[in-house]
Amino acid sequence: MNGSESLSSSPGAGAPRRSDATRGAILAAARERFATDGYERATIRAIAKDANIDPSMVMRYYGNKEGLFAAAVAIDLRLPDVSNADRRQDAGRILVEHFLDMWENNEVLTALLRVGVTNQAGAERMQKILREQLLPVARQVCPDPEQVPARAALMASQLLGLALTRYVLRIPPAMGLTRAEIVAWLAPTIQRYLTAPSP
Amino acid sequence: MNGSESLSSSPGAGAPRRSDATRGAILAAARERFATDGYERATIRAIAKDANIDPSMVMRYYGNKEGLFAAAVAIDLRLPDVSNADRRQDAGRILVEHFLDMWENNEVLTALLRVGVTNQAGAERMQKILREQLLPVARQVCPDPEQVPARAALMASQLLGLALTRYVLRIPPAMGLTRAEIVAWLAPTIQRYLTAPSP
DNA sequence: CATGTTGGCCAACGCTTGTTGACAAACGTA
DNA sequence: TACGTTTGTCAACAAGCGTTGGCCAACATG
Repeated sequence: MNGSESLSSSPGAGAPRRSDATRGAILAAARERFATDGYERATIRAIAKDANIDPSMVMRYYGNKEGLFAAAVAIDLRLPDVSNADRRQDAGRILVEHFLDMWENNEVLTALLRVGVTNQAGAERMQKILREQLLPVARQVCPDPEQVPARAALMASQLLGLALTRYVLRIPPAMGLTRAEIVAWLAPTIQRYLTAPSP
Repeated sequence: MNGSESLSSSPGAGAPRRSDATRGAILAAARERFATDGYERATIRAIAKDANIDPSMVMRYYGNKEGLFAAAVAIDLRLPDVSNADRRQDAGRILVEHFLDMWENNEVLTALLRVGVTNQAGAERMQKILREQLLPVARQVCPDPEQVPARAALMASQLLGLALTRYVLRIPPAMGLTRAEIVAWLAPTIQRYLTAPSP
């Protein structure tokens, strides 16, 4: 249910082309296929068919399959700022709620996780996103800079684990949890991983 | 059709066959390939090459690729009993330590997770294992039977999340955590998911 | 209008995949 | 020894893959 493209977002996006609609259709179809099928089973032919164009168009606009994937999974997590004192003690809840919003409205994340598990390039892209976007958040909250990577990794393990069981493996009891339950259970965990004294 | 007892080490296995060595080599190669490559990229040809036999042997002994996968990922988590009172309050630590032992010595688990993410049959097998093996453990510890599935799902989200970041995605800071650190951080989380009053 | 550029389809290529069937050697047994 | 079964190799199949290049219509510009 997401129509937002990354076109208008980047400044100096260049002159609009007549083929922008097609390019967008390809990206949308690619995101959906990568999210549901993973890298290998999301074939260019299937993506092209979804976008109602010829497979060769994909090659023309994105070079090859890897290029298409790279273009399809560019994402900004838009993680909230939790640096000031009163939000810092609420960081766990704020981050869990934000993650739920993100995962439920953006299939790029599912695509990224699904591909990252079986594809080296996907795994590296995932690492990059975590390093550039999640790590700074941990740095805002965590007192000792030396512990930031470890604490960010712990946070990632719980948040990605939830996404894995709920949105990828689709384990029934994980899908049955309500949003409120997830926040109530996970927020203290994240809060502890970020701010509790090292055990 | 043959009788289909699979492993020689299994008690009460059928008559030992001359081909048991080959069957074992195929299974070992399959486990390794599935664990590192996932379902689609683990080709029968590559597995056969690793096992030093012809691809057609794989078909003869395991029917097709799905049958091979099913045979390769049969696993017993051997989860410890935590039902008696004094172990119940230590369940978090005991389970985390057991999971680390399992993941570090058994590539079947990595194969299972990697395949479960992109393959429907793999995901269902994973669900079955969690339902039949992890759920009973939660039942031993958790007071209210009605909350057992939810609490087991929470436990699975944290344990699988750790495995995902550490053994599958291989995120550096997650790999850098020592065993002691992981136990110290995760044991209280698991303990809380299992025994804390519903928040 | 003439011309160059862009968007799109089509047919094909080289390759890899899972899978099959024919056939030869090794073996157990009568 | 003779014979049926098991274990293994080899060559091939049909299907699907990513990818390429040729061709034509639609557009933009002089």
